[in-house]
Amino acid sequence: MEELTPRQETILRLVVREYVRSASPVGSRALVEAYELPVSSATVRNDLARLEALGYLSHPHTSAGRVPTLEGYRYFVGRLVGDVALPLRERTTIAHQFYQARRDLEQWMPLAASVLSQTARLPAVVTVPQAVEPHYKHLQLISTHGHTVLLVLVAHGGIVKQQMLNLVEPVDQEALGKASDRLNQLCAGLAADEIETRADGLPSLESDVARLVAGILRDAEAGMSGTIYRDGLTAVLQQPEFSEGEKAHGLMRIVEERSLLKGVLADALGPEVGLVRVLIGGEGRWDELRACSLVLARYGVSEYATGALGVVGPTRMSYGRAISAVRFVAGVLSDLVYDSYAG
Amino acid sequence: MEELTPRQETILRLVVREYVRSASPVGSRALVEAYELPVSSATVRNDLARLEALGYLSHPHTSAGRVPTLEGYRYFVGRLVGDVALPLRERTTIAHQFYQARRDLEQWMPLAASVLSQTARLPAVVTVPQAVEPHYKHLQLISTHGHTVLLVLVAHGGIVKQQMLNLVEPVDQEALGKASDRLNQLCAGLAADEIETRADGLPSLESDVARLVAGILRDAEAGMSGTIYRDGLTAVLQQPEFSEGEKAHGLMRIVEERSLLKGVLADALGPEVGLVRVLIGGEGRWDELRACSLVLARYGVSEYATGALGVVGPTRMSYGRAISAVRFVAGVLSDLVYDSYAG
DNA sequence: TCTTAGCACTCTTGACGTGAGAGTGCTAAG
DNA sequence: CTTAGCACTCTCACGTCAAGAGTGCTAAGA
Repeated sequence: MEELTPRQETILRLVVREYVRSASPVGSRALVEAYELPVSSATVRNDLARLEALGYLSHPHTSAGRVPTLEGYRYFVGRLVGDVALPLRERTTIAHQFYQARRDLEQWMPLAASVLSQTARLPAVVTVPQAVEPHYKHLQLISTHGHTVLLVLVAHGGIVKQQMLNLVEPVDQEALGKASDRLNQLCAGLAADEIETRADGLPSLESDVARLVAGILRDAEAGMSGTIYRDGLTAVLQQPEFSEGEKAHGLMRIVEERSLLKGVLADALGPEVGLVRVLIGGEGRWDELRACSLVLARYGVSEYATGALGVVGPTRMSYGRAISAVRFVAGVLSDLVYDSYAG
Repeated sequence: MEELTPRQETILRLVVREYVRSASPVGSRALVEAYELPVSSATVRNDLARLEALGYLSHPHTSAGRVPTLEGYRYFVGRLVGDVALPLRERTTIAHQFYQARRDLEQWMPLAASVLSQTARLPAVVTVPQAVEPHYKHLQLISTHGHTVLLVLVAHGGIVKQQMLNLVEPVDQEALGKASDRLNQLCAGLAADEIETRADGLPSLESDVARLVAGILRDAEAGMSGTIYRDGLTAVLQQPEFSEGEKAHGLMRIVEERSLLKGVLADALGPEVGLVRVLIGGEGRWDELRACSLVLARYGVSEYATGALGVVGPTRMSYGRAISAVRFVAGVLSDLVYDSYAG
């Protein structure tokens, strides 16, 4: 495949930009007029035909303008989006919002989703950071009533997990406290496997709790467990491509269906942090995403804990804005995770 | 306003049922044929005209069938929906799902939302139970690194809150443990106000933490803080009324916009548990809900902690199914809350 | 008094045809 | 390589028209 001439690249860029703006096929004359190109519409037509032959543009029908193909968007994203940074104003606003929130994952996650969706003007998803290999830090058993006990487990990096459990016979708070203390001494800093090995030698209560703790730590590791925060789902419903409802349904399904989303995130993102990945039209791997694009990134600290975040939208989206929003919010969250996990 | 004759009630019920099923205005002949009424279409027409005069039905245009008005739906819900219980099969499936889940709010809430939306076949929302007046139960301060400390607070009823905090100067784990112990002795069973009063006499670290704890307890009480779980947003997008996108946007906004939803829940539901409330077309109080209906209930234990749950849909929804689904899931959650909070 | 058959009337809906407009591709000249 | 000109194609908006659905009314029957 031959190179594009600089003018052809410009034209491709302008077609994408104009189509993203107007949502209707863009013609040669409109292009020349809107961007005051120094060539005539006939010249543009030749280039458009060339771009179409190369598979970057397509024709809804004979007498309509051009529309970018998936390949066209990919070329655009790969070589033509300028590396737009978020305006300083937006950056400080975002930073300020995080600064004001309580220092707590449960505050940060929905805030991140909200900020991301508002900045990108698209539906956003954020997953909770998952420890790469969570380690035991602290355990507390708290008697609530009768046989019921509340278990609160703190893992390294500030992950807090809680669970109710029923004992076969009541145990008083003092005994629970002793059991907690012993496990805390015995298991500090260990991962799930090691805790399980040591569980065997312990008295019944402690052994049960230890096994439970190992299970919780393993769950936390599995990655399939983390909550997903979403926001801005409505942001996209006014878009003309979703006027029919059928397409809207497709996009919503992606955002809503946990397993699908988890699968895509796991497949598309490697372990490295900070790299923004753009999936256009499912990339042939996901049929459900054929009409959508995703802009994703992993955030966090590679060796300790990472999560994923991103926006979902129609293929006709403002990739520049989406990419810079995702990159910036991922950076902010990475900093927050770093602060929490450094210990 | 006069009474409806029994036949008029039947006809109103059938119009609602048929319109909910077919989504298009229902005419006299169709009604007679579909339900094999023992009267002629002309008779039905007379009754339809009467129902229209009373404001229960309306006419999109001269030669179309009838459509229920908001008043019509209200009459239907108030007097004509049979008290349909969920089939045993569905009830056991639901109970089983809750039984299988881990005993933990973070598992129950999304499960409840998912189950509710699947049972009612509508978007569902569930709020976390909020303690009526949360009481201090247990505190743990855990050093992570340097100046940063993780605070884990357990309130009565199994509510666990966590927060990071920065100290002006580093404090080692031992000192943190001592501070936790002292506060645990001093504050056990107290509410926010009392904790704050006692904070004054304490050394700096403990005093600061106590004040923070009071703040967290107050936040937990405020009701505006609780997370909202949602599910099944896409369930409704195929419905013909949302083919245009504009209406879909309205409904989605209700489900997504925290403050709006919180406001409606707070206004519409009293403190009592278990009563199912049906809001049709915003009831004149909420303009945003003009095209929607909500079926809501409060669950939990009145004196200890309650949350809200419900489904949102177009006014043309299956109220019978929605009401029984909401009632049943509210019951299940109430039981779970009762088990957790009894201590 | 209530019910019903019959009928005229109204309004929507889809099909069809038409003209304007937009945009293309091609050709030939600069 | 660029550009003006032109024929060609296709959509879209508009108007017309007939079919169909459903109503309201009237008058007769139970």
